[in-house]
Amino acid sequence: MSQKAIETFSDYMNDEERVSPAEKERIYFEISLIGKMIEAREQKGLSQRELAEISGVKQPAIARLESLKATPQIDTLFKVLHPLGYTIEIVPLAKER
Amino acid sequence: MSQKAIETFSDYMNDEERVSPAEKERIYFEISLIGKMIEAREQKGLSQRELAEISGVKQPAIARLESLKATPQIDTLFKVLHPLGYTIEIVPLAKER
DNA sequence: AAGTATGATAACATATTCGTTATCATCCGT
DNA sequence: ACGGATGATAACGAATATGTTATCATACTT
Repeated sequence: MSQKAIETFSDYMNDEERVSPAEKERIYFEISLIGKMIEAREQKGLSQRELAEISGVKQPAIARLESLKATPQIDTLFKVLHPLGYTIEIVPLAKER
Repeated sequence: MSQKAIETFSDYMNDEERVSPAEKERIYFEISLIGKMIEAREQKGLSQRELAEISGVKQPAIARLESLKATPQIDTLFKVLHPLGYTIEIVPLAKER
């Protein structure tokens, strides 16, 4: 029997028929941003529950954000980042790393 | 007749009974962030309608954000900022200006 | 005066986030 | 094996953001 091809995430992301270049950039932006948020929490040695305590954002909400099941509002992101010692800034695209 | 005291924005913001220090910081953060968004649009010489065209975010939504009637989600903020040549970054609080 | 562009706003529907509470599977240490 | 901590998830309601369409007042230009 012929095996059905399993589509990879890359296959999907690189299909411009379904994911426009603008969408693609936004998706990678969000993944990178959330990744840094997770790193910041882990570097502080905090659990999701502990961060929930000091940030005011509930643990299920933090879990949803970290697993990319929701796109945060900027005030929520700020509430989570601030006790971790970080904030958000608008920067020129050229300065991107 | 005694005149009723009119409360100013500063009076309200500096009353820690109603606005906690954390809330205060968040509010000023949002005002500053949106201010930079407006500046970026105006520096490009774009109207809200033109920015709506190229960003995909509707003009009423942009007006609501710029007048602080709504707190954007990070994907909406990204959609608006990207065609203006800007993006968002997580930065340490110490680096804040 | 007439026409055009602008930002703001209204009203409503839809979509999404977040709170709340509870539970689950897994891992780790005892 | 037990208990504790962890991240993930479920279900539901409440709150909020955004889309959609239309309109308004104002400013500007001709």
